[in-house]
Amino acid sequence: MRYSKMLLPTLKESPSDAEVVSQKLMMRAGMIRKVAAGIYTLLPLGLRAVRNVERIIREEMNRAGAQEVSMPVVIPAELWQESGRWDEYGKELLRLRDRHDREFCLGPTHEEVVTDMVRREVRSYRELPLNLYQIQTKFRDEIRPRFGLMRGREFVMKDAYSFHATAESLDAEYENMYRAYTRIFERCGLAFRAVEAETGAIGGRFSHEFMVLAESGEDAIASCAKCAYAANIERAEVREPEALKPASGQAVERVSTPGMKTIEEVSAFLKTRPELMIKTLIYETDKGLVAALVRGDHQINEFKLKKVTGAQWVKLAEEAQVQKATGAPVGFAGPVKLSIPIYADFGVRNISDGFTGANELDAHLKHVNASRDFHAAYADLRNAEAGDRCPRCEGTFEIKRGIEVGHIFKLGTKYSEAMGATFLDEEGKERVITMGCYGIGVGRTAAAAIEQNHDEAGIIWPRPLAPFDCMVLPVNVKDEETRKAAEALYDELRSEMEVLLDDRDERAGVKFKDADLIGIPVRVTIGERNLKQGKVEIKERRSGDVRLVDLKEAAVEVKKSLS
RNA sequence: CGGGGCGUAGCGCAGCCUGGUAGCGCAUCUGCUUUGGGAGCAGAGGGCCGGAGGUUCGAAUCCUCUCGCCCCGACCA
Repeated sequence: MRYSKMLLPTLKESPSDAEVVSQKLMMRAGMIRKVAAGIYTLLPLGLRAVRNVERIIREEMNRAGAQEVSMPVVIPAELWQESGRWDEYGKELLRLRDRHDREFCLGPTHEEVVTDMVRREVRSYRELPLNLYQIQTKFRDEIRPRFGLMRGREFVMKDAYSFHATAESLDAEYENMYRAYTRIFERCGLAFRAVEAETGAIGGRFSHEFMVLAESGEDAIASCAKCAYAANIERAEVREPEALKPASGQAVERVSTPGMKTIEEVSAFLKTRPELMIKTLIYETDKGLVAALVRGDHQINEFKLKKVTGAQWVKLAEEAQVQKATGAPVGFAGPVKLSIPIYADFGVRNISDGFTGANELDAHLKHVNASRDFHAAYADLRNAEAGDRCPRCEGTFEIKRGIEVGHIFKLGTKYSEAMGATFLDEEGKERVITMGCYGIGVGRTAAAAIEQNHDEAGIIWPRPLAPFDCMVLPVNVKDEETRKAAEALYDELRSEMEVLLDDRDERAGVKFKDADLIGIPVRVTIGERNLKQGKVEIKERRSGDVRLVDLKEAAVEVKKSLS
């Protein structure tokens, strides 16, 4: 490709609304342009990178035995009504009507469509297992789209759905997909971890998220420094702490704490530490109000709370309900003499001579001991933190941030049952198909690659994703010798790789800056001075290494740099 | 959905408080000079100041409504 013919509008400054590096660099490198909130156009350079991600995904999915299909973006409401999600999914589902006033939605995911197809076409266990995937545009009307391609409303996703006669078959396919995903992200040149994740209401023993490690990641993951255990912080198991420390035996005492509501205020006022405070949160659930206790320096985890209480949903109680349950305004709740069910994190059991709210305005209690002064059901209720002990070994947790680029999980029979997707087994008995589903955010993967591979000057593409493998940069196209050498090298390389020839009549500095910005792995610079010696310069974007080689050897040297 | 902020040339911004008919840098176009890390000089083009309504002799500027965008939170699994 000739730079002079390419729509590649680079920017010196990043747009003011760009927040994360990948978004800034994709804008500046002329890869994407925003059309509306969370909706982008991919320009030629951006599309090339995204196509590379897609190519790798296709190759590995096909290799893993999956078959590509293409399902519609516009989906009739009936299918979603059948699965029950038309009412459940909420406002993220963009709904629309056609000219006959029939209802449709833009597909945010395709379980319904694929299940509908399979129930029509698959009759026998002989046709199973089956894994169907597509790479296609999805729409989710996110409340707050941000970070460019990382969290758009319209985005390209690879979604795969597998269908099985037995749970064992699903397990095998899950493993198969796990390996395929590992290969995909390895080939993309990404540093990632597969972590255990929440499955939500969907079931299955566990699911795995594939996280690209990056500061800007929206998810926090806890990983063991010693063993392979890694989990989304929402799910990471926190071990029950060791033996209790002996209590002083002093009786509970009421202390006045006028206007002190937060852990920070109270602990400062009472000259103690947050670790010695029992944070008491009142939650409203479908089973009534409950109290949840965690140590003052810990964070409650609502997923864990939900699981422990067996509730369908939990949410922090309103002011009035707190007043009703505790007899005090928010900020003075405590477990002592509380009449609603109490769930406490293991860490609370460890507190002796602790501090907590007195269920009375402007008052707290001290010398509180869990075992003596109140009764609670103990469980793992908090978010994991750095330094927590690993549940699997003697190591401790590190907390890292990650970008979720892939997610695999076992669906079970949620959709097949609701929609009547069945097959006949060996005995001619009708049974419900068991399903798995496997997603990859395509644009997000490209963005994540930039988050992980850039420097001050711009993008540093991992070679497999690079829009071009090599860039040929004649310093001065008006110089006949330079131009001829560049054209010749361009033609030679072009038969073997994707080459960008910067044939623009621009100053050298401009061309160098653009080259660094768009981050092509190898750059061949052809200038008059070196050319007189029969030499050209090869620069590797990642290492910055520069070497002079014979013009005749240039093509070979480029390939050497790329290998 | 709650709170905050911003819409002025392709991009980044000033002007608004204190009304007088729009400006800076970058980009674009022309010419000359320059040519290995975002050149210099000279000249040029480009804006219904997000939209509608109001106040006023006069509105980018003040008021009301509206649309869009951004940030924080809640939401989402």
